[in-house]
Amino acid sequence: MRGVERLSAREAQRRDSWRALQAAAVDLVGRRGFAAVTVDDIAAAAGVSRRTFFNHFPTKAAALFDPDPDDAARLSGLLAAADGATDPWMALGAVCREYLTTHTATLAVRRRLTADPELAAYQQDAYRHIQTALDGWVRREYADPLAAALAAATTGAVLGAAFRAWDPDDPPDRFLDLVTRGFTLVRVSPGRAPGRAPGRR
Amino acid sequence: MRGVERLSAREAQRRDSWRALQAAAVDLVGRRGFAAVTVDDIAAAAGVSRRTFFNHFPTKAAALFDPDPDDAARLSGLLAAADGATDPWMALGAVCREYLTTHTATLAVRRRLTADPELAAYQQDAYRHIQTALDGWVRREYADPLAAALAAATTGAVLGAAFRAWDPDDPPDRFLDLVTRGFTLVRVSPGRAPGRAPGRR
DNA sequence: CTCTTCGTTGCACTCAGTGCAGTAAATGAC
DNA sequence: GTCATTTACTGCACTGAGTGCAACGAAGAG
Repeated sequence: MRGVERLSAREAQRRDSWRALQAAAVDLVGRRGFAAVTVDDIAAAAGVSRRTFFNHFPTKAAALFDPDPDDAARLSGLLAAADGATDPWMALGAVCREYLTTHTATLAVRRRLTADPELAAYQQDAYRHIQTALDGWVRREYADPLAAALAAATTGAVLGAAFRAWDPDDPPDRFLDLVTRGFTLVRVSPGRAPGRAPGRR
Repeated sequence: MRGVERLSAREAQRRDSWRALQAAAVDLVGRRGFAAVTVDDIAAAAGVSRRTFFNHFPTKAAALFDPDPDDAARLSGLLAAADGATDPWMALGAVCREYLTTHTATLAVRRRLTADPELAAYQQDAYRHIQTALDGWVRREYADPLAAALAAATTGAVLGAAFRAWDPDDPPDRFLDLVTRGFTLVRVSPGRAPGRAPGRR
């Protein structure tokens, strides 16, 4: 925790560029819209070269949505802590809520970004890192492969629906409420393991 | 049905180009992979110009997944026939199964396409037309807006999970079975209309 | 036959994304 | 301290997706 860990000058440099680029991207796209901002604009606003942008982000959309490495590690940690849950679906809901509570500051900005219809298309691609983390966990927790795939995909569906249903003018807590309601309105049963004992793990 | 309707020479011309392009796209990408095929390749294989490609499809991925207009109309018809269902979620499942039964011929090809990890990213974008059709229906059938958004998003999640869980070497019926199982493993409750009478419509 | 419509085409352009070579500064070994 | 190595950044050239525009020619309407 407080993972400041004394970073070397190089690490600090790299992190500064990363943050400057993401900040510039969010700012510019928030004001002009996704299509009206070029990678050159973002790089210039961040004070780095165009090539450096692609050293940090694989795509333009990634600059908007890629998680701070600390956050990514935190999600993995939360999921690991939920290993062996008796009710994996509700455990997923709890992990998501917990993960999102620390993001309330950026939620409104990103929600407004997705109001742009052209940007909505990038959401899927954008939150891939969450999907990836979920995929691994869910494969361990659900014996039934179809149920596992369903749980991961449905989690993404619930988060996306709650996100879109949320009015960014409302406080972020409302969004968390929607997530909670979503996880109760939708229910993924654990299924039955084709070759294993049903019910128990 | 048999909607041949005697098309004019122009309509026939346009439809021929459309089909030639989609056939060429599926064929080439199936053999070489998505990234190794350019729009020029597809246009050349279809015997039309590169510019004509973009007159028919907005993106390269669209050439692979955009539905034949007849199919799109059929989906709308199926949904309209399900208006006023007492159990909207199960009605959605039935519509999806019914819609997919006529696509068994192309299912295996498309499933193999998505095995390519770079192509999986395009799936979301690719099946947008289904999402769009669902969005409208679901907004009419679910009084609770969150439940409506959840139903549409979750339907996509179920179809996607079943599709990925399906082994394309197995007969297409197995895929339909997975869809059926998916719609029972996952359950979206109709929720409660914030301002209306609960339960009844 | 004449005028309009429209599918198609070629051309020029912007921009996303990649490969490669080079610079300069931070790092580590001695 | 010096020297070799690493590495963040940079510039340049290139491929390919997607768009705007003007033009050609055949189909359709009168």
